[in-house]
Amino acid sequence: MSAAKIYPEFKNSSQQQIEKDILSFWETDKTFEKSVDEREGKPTFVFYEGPPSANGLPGIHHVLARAIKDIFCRFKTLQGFQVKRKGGWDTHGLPIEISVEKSLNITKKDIGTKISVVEYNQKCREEVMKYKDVWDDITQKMGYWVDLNNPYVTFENNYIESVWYLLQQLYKKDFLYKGKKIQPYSPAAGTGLSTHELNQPGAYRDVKDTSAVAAFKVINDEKSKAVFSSIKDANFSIQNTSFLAWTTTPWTLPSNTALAVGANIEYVLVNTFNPYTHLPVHLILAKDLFSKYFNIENENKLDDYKNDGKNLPFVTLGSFFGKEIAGIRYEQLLPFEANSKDKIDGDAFKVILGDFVTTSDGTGIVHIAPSFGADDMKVAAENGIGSLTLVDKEGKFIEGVGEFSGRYVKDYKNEPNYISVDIDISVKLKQENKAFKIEKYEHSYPHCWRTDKPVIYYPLDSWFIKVTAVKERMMELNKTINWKPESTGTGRFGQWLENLVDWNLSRSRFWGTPLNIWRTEDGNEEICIGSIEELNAEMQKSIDAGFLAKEKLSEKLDLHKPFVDDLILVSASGKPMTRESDLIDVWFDSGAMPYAQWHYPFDNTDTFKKSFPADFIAEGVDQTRGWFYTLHAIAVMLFDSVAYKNVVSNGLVLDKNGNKMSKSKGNTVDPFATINKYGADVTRWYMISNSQPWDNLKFDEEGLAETSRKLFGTLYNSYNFFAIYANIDGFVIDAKNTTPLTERAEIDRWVISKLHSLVKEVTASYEDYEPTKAARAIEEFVVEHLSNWYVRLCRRRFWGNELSQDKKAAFETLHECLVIVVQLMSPIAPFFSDWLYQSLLSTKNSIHLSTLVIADEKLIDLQLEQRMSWAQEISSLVLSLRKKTKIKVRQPLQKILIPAIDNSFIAQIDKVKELILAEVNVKEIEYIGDTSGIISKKIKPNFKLLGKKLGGKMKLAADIIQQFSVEQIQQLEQNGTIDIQIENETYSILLDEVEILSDDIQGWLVATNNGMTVALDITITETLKNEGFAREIVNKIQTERKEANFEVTDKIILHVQNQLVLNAILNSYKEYICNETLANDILFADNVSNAKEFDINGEILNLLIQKV
RNA sequence: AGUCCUAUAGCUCAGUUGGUUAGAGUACUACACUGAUAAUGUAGGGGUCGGCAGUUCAAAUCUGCCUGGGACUACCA
Repeated sequence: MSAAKIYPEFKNSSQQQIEKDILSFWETDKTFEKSVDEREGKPTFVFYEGPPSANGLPGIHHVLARAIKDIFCRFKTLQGFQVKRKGGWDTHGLPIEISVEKSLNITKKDIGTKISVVEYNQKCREEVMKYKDVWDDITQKMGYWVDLNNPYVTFENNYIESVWYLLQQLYKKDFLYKGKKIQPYSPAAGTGLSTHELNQPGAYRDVKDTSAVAAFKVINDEKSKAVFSSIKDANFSIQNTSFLAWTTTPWTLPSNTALAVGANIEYVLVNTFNPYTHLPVHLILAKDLFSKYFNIENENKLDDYKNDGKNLPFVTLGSFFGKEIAGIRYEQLLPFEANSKDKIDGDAFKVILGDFVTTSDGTGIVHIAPSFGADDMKVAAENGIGSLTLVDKEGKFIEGVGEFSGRYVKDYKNEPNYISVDIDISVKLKQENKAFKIEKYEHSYPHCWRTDKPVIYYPLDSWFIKVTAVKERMMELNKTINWKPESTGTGRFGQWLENLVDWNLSRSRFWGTPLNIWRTEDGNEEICIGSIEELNAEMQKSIDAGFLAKEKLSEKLDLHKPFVDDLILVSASGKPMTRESDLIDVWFDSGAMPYAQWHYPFDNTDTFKKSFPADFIAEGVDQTRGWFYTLHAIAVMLFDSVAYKNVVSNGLVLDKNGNKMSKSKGNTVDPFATINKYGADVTRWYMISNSQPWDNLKFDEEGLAETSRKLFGTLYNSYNFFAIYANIDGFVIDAKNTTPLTERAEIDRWVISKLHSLVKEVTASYEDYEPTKAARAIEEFVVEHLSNWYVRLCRRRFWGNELSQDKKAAFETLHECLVIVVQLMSPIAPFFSDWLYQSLLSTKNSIHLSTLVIADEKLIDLQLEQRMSWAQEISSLVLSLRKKTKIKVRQPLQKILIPAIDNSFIAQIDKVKELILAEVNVKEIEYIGDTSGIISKKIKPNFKLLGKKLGGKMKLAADIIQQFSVEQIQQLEQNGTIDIQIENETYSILLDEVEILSDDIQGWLVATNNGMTVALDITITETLKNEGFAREIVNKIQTERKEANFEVTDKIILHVQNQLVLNAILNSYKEYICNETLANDILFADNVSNAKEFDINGEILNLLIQKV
C-alpha cells in the first residue's frame, strides 16, 4: 500500500498549467523537430502553409484556421507519415505600403521627393515583420506546429528569383502579353487593382450615389427625319426630341461619346414636359420601363399639368425598335473645350447597338463613356466611336472642362467640405433642360480595399497572363481536387473558372516583386529574365555595349525597385532596353510558393519534386478566388497539374449573436485572452466540435466553459480515479503481460469493442477531413460510454483489498481506453493529450511521436454493443420506475419482469444481467413468455415495406392494422400472414411487414421506451427491508468518512448506541457493513459519548466512527 | 442583379437512400445518487422543422417561389 505513486494524481492542476508544462517539454525535447526527423524515409504527406502577413495582428479566426491545418498534419504524423511544415511570410503588397505611409505620415506622391524609393523600400522591409513576435507567440501558445526557423519570405532574392523563373516560363509559353484595358483603378492608392483585390471581403459596398437620367437631344438630319417620318402628330418636332439615358456616375457624362440601345427592344416616343423646367419635350425610352416614369392615368392629359414635376402627362407619338433608331445622331450633352469634337479619335455622338443592353434598369438606353467602362470600350471600338478621358489618374477633371476642371470626381482627398461633382453636374443638367430625373440610388459599388475609396474604371496599360488559354484544363483538373465542402469547389470555384478573364499582373507600386521584362523604347525588342545568372550575363553585355556602368555588376544585388530599374540592358540589335516599370500582383507571389519556397529550380529540386503537389491545404473560404486560385492557375499553366489534392476552406468566426467580428463593433475576441483563460486545447476543441469548419462559427464563451467542464473535466476525473486506485494497489501497466480479453469481464470486452469502433470512426473522419465528426465521436465515447457507464459500473472492481485478476483486468481496460482516447484526441488537443499520455505510460516520450493504433475488427463485437445498449435502456427504465414510486435505489427490490418474445433476446440479456441487477439494485430478472397471457401487444405497420406494396391504400391499411385485436395479432404470428379488406379488395399482410411490440404487463408497473418494456416488482419483503436498512447505514458511514476527510484506505471502528430495530440488522449484516466501510468491528454500548445521530429510514441511530 | 451556402427547442447542434410520438447537449425546475465531486441519474416544461405552394400513400428530408442571415461574383449603365 505504501508503494511509490507511479501515476501522478492531480488535485488542483489546471489546463493552463498543463499547457505551460507541455510547452516547455516540447521545447527542450524538440518534439516537433523529432516528429519530422524521426520519420525520414517514411511516406510523405505534403502540406503547404498559406503565408500570413505579419504586419497585422492575429485574431481568433487565425486560431481556427491554424487549428484545422494543425489537426491534419498531426493526424498524418500519427499515422507514420513525414509531414514537413515550412512556414512562410507574405511580405509584399499594398497593405505594407499603406502602413509605412501611415507611420511616416506621407502619401504616395511623396515617394521620390520627400523620401527616396530606396529608403521607402527599406521601411517596408522593416514594417513587414512588425508583429512577427506576436505571431510567433500565438503560434506557440495555440500549439500550432510549423517550422518558423526556416520560413520562406517573399521579399528575399531567392524567392523572387524563383518567381522570375516562373514568369519566364509563362513568357516562353506565350502566356504573357501587354495590353490596354479598362481596369478597376484606385485614384486614392494611385494604382490599378486586380479582380482578386476587388474580391476582398468588404470591397463591394452598398453606397448611395446621385443618379441621373439625362436627355440627349436628337439632331435633325436626313437620318432622323427618315426614322421619325411616320409620326404625324402636329405638335411633333425633331428639334425638341431627346433620348433618355441613365447613369449612376454622372461624372462620366462629359466623356460620353455614344448611346447604346438593344436591337430588339421596343422604344416609345412621347410628348410630355420636363419635370424641372416644365418645358414641353419629346422623349424616347424603352417601352418596358415607361411605367417607371409615367403613370398611365396621365395619358392624354397635357392640359392638366400643374408645372410641379408631378403626375407628368404624356401623349404617345410613336414606337420604334432599337435597330430602327440606331445611327441617329445627337447633340453632345456637355460640350467643353477639352471634349470638343476634334479631340475625339473617332466618330461620336450617335446611337449604336449593344447586346448587353437590358430593360431591367434605367431607360433601356445606355450612356457610353468608353474610357470608364469595359463594355463601353468594347462596343465603341466595334462601332468606330472614339473615346474621351476627361479625368486624370488622380481622379480629378483635366483642364478645359469648364467649372469642373480640377475637381475630384469622388472625395479622394478627404476634403472637409467636399461637394459632389455628380450633384453639380446634375444641377447643370437640370438648368439646361437636359435632366429628366435626378435621384439618390443605392447600389453595390467596388471600393479600394485599403484606402476605402471608390474605385473607378480607367484605361491602363497592363501585363496580363493568358489564363483563359488553359481554362478548360483548369476546370478539368479542378474536378480531381477534393474540396471540403464540395460545393466550394463545384460551385464557387467552378463557376469562377467558367467565367475566367485574363489575370492582370501589373501593379504600379513600389514594394513588390518587379516584373522581369525589359523593352526597347519602341517596344519592338524585349527580354524576359529568368534567373540572376541570366541577369548578370545581360548586364555584362550591356556594360560591354556601354549602357551600364561596370560597377553595377559588383554591387550587392537587390531584386527590388529602384535597383532593378537602374539596370539598362542591351537588345539584340544594340538598342538600350529598360525594365517595364510595373510590379506584379502579390497574389502571384503566394501562388508561386510551392516552387519558390524551395528556390526551385535553382536549389532543392529533389525536395520540390517530393513536395508537389500538396496533399493538403486549408485557408478561409475567402481565399477561394485568392490563394486557392493562384496556386491552381500557376500549377496548371506550368506543370499541367493540380497544386493541391485536398483543400479545406473554413468559414468565418462570428460573435455569439452571429454578427461579423469587427474592431468598430468592438465584438472581436482576443485570442491571447481566450487561450489564457480556457487554455488552447479547450479553445481548439470548442471551435472544432461546435461547427463544421466550413460553417460559420458563432463564438460563445459559454461554449468554451462547457467544453472544459464536460470533456476535459470528465477525462481528468476518469484519469484521477484510475491513478488513485492504481497507486493504492501499486498497479503498474505491463503491456507485455496483460490479461487476455477472453478472461476479462463482459463489460471490459464491451468498452474495448466500443473503443475500437471509435478508433475506426475517428480515423475515417480524419481521413475524410471531417474533424468535427471525429471530435463529437470522441466526446460521446469519453462522457457517455467510458465515464458514465464503464467507470461508474466498475467502481467496485477497483476497491477490493488485493490486486485480484479481475481488478487487474479492470485497470488494464481503463488504462487502454485512456491511452487510445488521448491518442485520438491529440491532433485536436495536443497539450492535454500529451500530458495524460505521459502520465499514463510513465514516459517522457511525446504522444505526438507515437503511432496511431489501428482499429482491430476482431475486437469489435456489435452484438455485445447491442446487448449493452439494451442493458442501459433497461436500467434507465427501472430507475425511472423507482422514481415514479419514490423507492430509492438503495432499497433492494426483488425482481424485474421483461417480456421476451424470442429466446435469442433472453440469451443476450442474460449475459448482461448482473450489470443490470447491480445498477438498479434488484435481485433477479424474470422473462415473461408469450403464453403468460399478461403481455399486451401492440402492432405497428412497417411503413417502408407496406408503403411500397400498397401505395395509395397505405393510410387505410395502417388504420386497420393498428386496430388489430389480440386474436388477429395472434393469428398473424401463428400463420405468418393475415388478410385485410380495403375498399372491398383483399390484401395479405405478412409478419415481416409489421412490428409487434409489447407495451404493457397487466397488473404491473411498467415503463416503455424504444420498443423495450420493463415491469418492476415493488413488493418490499422483510428481508429486503432489512437489507435496505443495512445499505442505508453503510451510506451514512461512507458520507461521514468523507466529511471527516478519511483516506479511502483508512480502517475504522464503529461504536453503536444500542437500538431496538437496528441492533439486529447491524448484527446480521455485520460482515457486509464492515466490508463496505472498512470497519474492523462494530461495538455496542448503552451510551456512546460523542455519537452522532443518524436517521436510518426513520430509525434513529447514534453512532461514533473512530479511525483506527 | 446573379451564383453558392444557410434557416430544426431560449442557446449550440444531430437528423442516413422520404416511412409516422423530430433527437442530443446546454440552460431552467424538482427529486434522487455519490469511497470520480470540475461529477452523475430520473423527471418536467420548451418545436407551425423560416413562409407558401407542389410531387408523393407518406416531406424536416425532394421541387418551385418567397423571406431572413452569410459569402462570393459583376461590364452592370
